[in-house]
Amino acid sequence: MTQCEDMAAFFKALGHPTRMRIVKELLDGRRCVGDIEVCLDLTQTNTSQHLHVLRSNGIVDCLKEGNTRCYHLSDPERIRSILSMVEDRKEM
Amino acid sequence: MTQCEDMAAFFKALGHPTRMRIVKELLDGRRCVGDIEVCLDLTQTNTSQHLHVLRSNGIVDCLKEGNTRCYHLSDPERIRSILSMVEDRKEM
DNA sequence: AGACTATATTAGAATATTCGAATAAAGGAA
DNA sequence: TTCCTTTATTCGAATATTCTAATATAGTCT
Repeated sequence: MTQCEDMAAFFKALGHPTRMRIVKELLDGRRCVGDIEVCLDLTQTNTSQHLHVLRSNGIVDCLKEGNTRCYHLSDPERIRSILSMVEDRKEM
Repeated sequence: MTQCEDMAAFFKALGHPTRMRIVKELLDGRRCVGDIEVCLDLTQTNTSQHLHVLRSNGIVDCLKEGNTRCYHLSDPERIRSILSMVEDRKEM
């Protein structure tokens, strides 16, 4: 995988409104799947699928906690910086 | 368009290997379509189509110069920062 | 063990993206 | 004006993504 392909895959993973919402939710801290589901009003299946995309691109990671799985950003500060540069891009 | 949708659209525009290569090429300076085409070994149509995606997401802009159109990054320093944060993300 | 809860995976239809081929448009030169 | 060069647009086929419904898996509790 070339570097461009790898970077494009990362951006692509962030390039969906639902995944963007999940990422933003996780900026506030770890969440289990059910919480994300309720809080963003998604179906269980859809939540799980989008989390899979984020996870396989290294954007989130998860820990088993008994019966639930708790997702968190792999590198919250880096994501926060990237997002803030994208958010601000029109205010110039 | 919500903010999440807008940000997702921005990321999605960067989320293709060819567009990533075009953006990286433009980090070195302005290029006309034909130069991008040759330098990245793309067809004319495909180059133009990808430039259209980048342009409609505000990532690049272009100027007519006689017969040619010269593309450049709309905000090179911002793109440079975003890309460098994505490039570096595995070296930690 | 069986029932229950939480999450993941699979399958298939609907939709969107991507690419190449053909064509259009627009500026420059003869 | 006509030809040539450069870039954009349109169309359609191939491919990829997204969503829902159904099912599977795995942990907990009784």
